[in-house]
Amino acid sequence: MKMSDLARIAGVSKSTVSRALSDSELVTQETRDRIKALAKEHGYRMDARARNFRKRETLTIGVLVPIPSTEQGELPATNPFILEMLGALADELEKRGHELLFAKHSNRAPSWLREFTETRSVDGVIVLGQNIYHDILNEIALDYPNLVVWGASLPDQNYISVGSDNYLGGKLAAEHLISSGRSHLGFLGNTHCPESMLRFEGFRDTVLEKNPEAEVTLIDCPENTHDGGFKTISIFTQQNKTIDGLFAASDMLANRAIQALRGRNINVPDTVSVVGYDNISSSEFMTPSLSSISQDCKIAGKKLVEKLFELIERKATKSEMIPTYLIIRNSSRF
Amino acid sequence: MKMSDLARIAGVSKSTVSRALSDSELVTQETRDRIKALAKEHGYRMDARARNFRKRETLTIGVLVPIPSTEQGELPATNPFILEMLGALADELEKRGHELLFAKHSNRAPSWLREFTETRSVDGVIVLGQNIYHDILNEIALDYPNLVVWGASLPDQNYISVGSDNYLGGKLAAEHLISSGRSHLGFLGNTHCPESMLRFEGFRDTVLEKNPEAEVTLIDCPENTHDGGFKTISIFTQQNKTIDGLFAASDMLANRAIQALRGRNINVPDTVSVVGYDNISSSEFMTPSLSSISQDCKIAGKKLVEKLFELIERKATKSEMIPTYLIIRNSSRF
DNA sequence: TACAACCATGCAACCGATTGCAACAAAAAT
DNA sequence: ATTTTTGTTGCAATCGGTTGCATGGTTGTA
Repeated sequence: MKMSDLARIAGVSKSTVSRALSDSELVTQETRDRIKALAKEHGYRMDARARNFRKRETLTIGVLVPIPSTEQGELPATNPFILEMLGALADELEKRGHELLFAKHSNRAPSWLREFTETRSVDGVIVLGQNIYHDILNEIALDYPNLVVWGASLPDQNYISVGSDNYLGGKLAAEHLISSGRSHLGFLGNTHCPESMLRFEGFRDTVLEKNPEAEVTLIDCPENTHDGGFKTISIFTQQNKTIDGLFAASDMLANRAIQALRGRNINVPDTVSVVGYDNISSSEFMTPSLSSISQDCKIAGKKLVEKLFELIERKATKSEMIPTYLIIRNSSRF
Repeated sequence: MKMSDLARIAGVSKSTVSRALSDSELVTQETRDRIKALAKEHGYRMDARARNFRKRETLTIGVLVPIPSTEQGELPATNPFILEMLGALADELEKRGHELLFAKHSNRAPSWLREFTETRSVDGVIVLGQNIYHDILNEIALDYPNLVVWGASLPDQNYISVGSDNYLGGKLAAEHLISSGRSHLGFLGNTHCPESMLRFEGFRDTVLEKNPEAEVTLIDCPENTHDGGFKTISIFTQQNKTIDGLFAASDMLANRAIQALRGRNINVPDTVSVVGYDNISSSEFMTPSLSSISQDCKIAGKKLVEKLFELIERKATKSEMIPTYLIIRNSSRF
């Protein structure tokens, strides 16, 4: 059943059917209603492929998610924050009548992004986490306008980004730990990731500003996997390095770090206070409940989609940071 | 830059370009190489929309995920298992050159699935979790063949499903708890969800078979949210009902249940042994580490995609259960 | 040399919708 | 009564590839 069939049934041309179904003012309200009724009655559904082709759009937004491949036999870092964000994005896109094409970083090609942008199979792209791809994104943004990125706002960036205020997040964590009387502090995160580094800088700067005698150790965690945080902290404590406060670049890492500390009989929060980042919904239910820097993914999703559509409609936009605040729970209660 | 442009540059017709780019035997190897080189040189990318339209396919599979909407202001149940599965599906689909269209249950319409199937915007659909939609799925399967479902295998179903052996999972949990000397047992899960119910049945049947004097209480948890498990168990214990073993329909629920028990100073595993379901990758790192029924989502993803393509290619297939086994960790160690 | 067989390529129709423009009818203005 | 205006509808081109069939050139065989 195609549009011309429906047109024959209705006794009009397919132009009229097309216009009626898209609520064009050019067609009488009466005719519109009649044709819509016939469409429903005969179960007509427009072929999305044909429509997309002719209108030169897809009503689809690509969302690129940094889940490592499961191929290497290693556990993927299924950061729940990503899934929460994905849900929020799906809600926002649905409001605008767009679909969500899910893609993950793959080992297929270094040019994953080009796949989408150049084959015109999506109308725009949202990248969740600039990760280590800042340079690639910057280059692509030069000739592909419809791109927004969840992540840090960097000085030299050509693309629009939305993210929490990573530096402020670090600052808040620092103020909290320092005012809890902690002075031997550690930061756990991936130093190759700009978001992490900004969090670290805000943390370090504030710690040293509030208490010049405090120490800040940067604990690099190159693998962003489940094991990563656990192993890194295990090794760290094995080396008899001691800390009394830890700020982790994600709640997932914080959680693993706490497990590792517990494994060495180090009490949290008494011996080491821990603060995470993301405020994933399970943080509240961890043992101990996890203090965290909150970045609301409903707001984030809304902003990301809003800005992407501004770009698609060729309106002016700029990068933005969403509210960032500390939530204190038991892992840093004193 | 379109195909006819490239054809002009190469001095051939667009038919030849089309055939060359799709590695058709009808074109000399030499010409093929030459055209491919020119395509790369001039940065030609085929318009996916035009191709999809003409070939009457989309190279896209819709994956329908049961994440509740975030609109009601309530925290969504971001079951990490879903994200792990999504990653696995993306890997498998990528191998077959297909994209993954992500969709979540929405409040938009009760007819979410028809959207996909009837507009021909995907080549097939994978539904993650039949949930409470068994009847709808059964009806849709009658006229839409390319549908596979992750979930329970039910006697009257028209659609192909892949899932763990839910009854066996329940049985394994029961055997384990009974042999640990537990006899006042609870099952925590949503009674409207067929998967949960099969787990419960396997659990109950086995408990009563092994120890006719044991008790099994079905604790219904209608909301599959973060709070759901917590509240349900809190209320349950408040009513002075006592159990010494708990089997939860998901690791997420088990985790929340443990928090609730802990909130009432009930020790896990000493006073109550707990077993979950899914073996999500964080179970290993919970406090205490969580015993769980494992269903490998890499295998699951592979099977789901395999069967979906068999359907698409009109080959015979049937539903299948994947290996299901118990992993014992500290939450039920005695 | 003539004819068949084969191979590589081009022509043109086609997929199913959208849309600029023209055509026509009815209503309004002259 | 004629012209202008207004409002609906249809015609036909178009989007960018794919593919059945025809064509023309080359090689092999009689």
